[in-house]
Amino acid sequence: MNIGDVADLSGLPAKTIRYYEDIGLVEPLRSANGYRSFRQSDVHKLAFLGRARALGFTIEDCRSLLKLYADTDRASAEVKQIAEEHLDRIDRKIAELTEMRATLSHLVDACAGDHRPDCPILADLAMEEDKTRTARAAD
Amino acid sequence: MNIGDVADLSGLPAKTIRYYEDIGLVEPLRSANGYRSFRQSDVHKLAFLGRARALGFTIEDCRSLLKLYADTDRASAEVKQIAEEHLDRIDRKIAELTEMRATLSHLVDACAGDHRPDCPILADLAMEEDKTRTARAAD
DNA sequence: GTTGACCTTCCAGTGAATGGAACCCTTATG
DNA sequence: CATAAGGGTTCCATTCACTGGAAGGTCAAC
Repeated sequence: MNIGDVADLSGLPAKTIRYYEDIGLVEPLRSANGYRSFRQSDVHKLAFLGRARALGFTIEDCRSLLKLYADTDRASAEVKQIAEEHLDRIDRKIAELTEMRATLSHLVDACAGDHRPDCPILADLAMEEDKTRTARAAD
Repeated sequence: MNIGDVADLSGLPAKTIRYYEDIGLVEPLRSANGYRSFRQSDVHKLAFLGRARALGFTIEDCRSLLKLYADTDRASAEVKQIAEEHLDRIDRKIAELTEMRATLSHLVDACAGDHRPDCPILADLAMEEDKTRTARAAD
C-alpha cells in the first residue's frame, strides 16, 4: 500500500507517517520505484499510534507502548505504569488550566469591555494596587 | 539594574529576559561595559509579562496587551476580547484533556497491572475487537 | 594576580509535527 | 509523442517559548 492509502486508513497525514518512519516508529518496505510500501501490520501500528497520540501519550510513550504491545511476555503492570504517569500529567495540566481559567474568567467578568480605557485585566497584570483587586491578592 | 537583579525581582530567568529583549518585548538600555541596564519601567514590564504568561497568554497576546497597557486611549473592549479568546482556548484545552482523562482512567482502572500480559489499555490502542470493549465503541 | 560571580553573544536543541521547494513516477488523454 | 494531473520522493525551514551550553569579557574582593 502507498502512503496515501495508509493516510486515509489510519487517519494520519502522510507527512506525519513519514515523520514516524524518520524517528523509527514504523519501517515500511520500499517498492522498486522508491515508494514506501506499507504492510497490513504497518497500517495497524500507525492506527495504534494515532490512538495513543489522541490520548495524549508522548512519542516516547508510544514507542514504549508499541514495544510492550509486540512483547507477548510483557507484564500489564508496565503498560499501566506508563498510563498512570500520563494520567498524572493530564491531571496536573488540567489543574493548571483550571486555575488559569478561574483567574481569567474572574478578570473578564470584571471588565466592562467598552470604549473606556479602564480595565481590571490590565490592572491585574500590571499589579496596580487598586480598588479592583482580585483573587490575586492570595499570591 | 543588571539582569540578575531583574531576574530576582521579576521571577523570570535571565535567559528568558534576554529572549524577551530579542523578540522586542523589552528594550533595556546598555551600560558602558555592554551590560543591559534595566529601568524601573522595564522591571515593571517584565513582571507584567511574567503574570500574563502565567495566565497562559501567548507571547503575541502579551505583545498586544503591553501595547494596550501603554495606550491610555485604549478601549477595554480590546483587552477583553484578547482575554475572552484566550479563555476559549483554555476551555477547549480543558475539554480535550478531560476527555482524554476519562478514557484513560477508564482503561487504567480496567488494567490488572500485574505480571500477566493481558492488558485492556493495549487492547484498546490496538482496537482489538474484544470482550474488553470500552467507551471507544462510540467512535 | 587570581578567583568567582557576574555578564556577553551565538548556536543548538526541545516536541511533534507542518509547509514548501524541487524533483521523480504513473496513468490517462489529445 | 507530449503533456497534464495526481500520486510519490527528499531535504530544509518553521512553529512556540524557551533552555542549555560553549567561549569569552567584566568586576569586586582578597
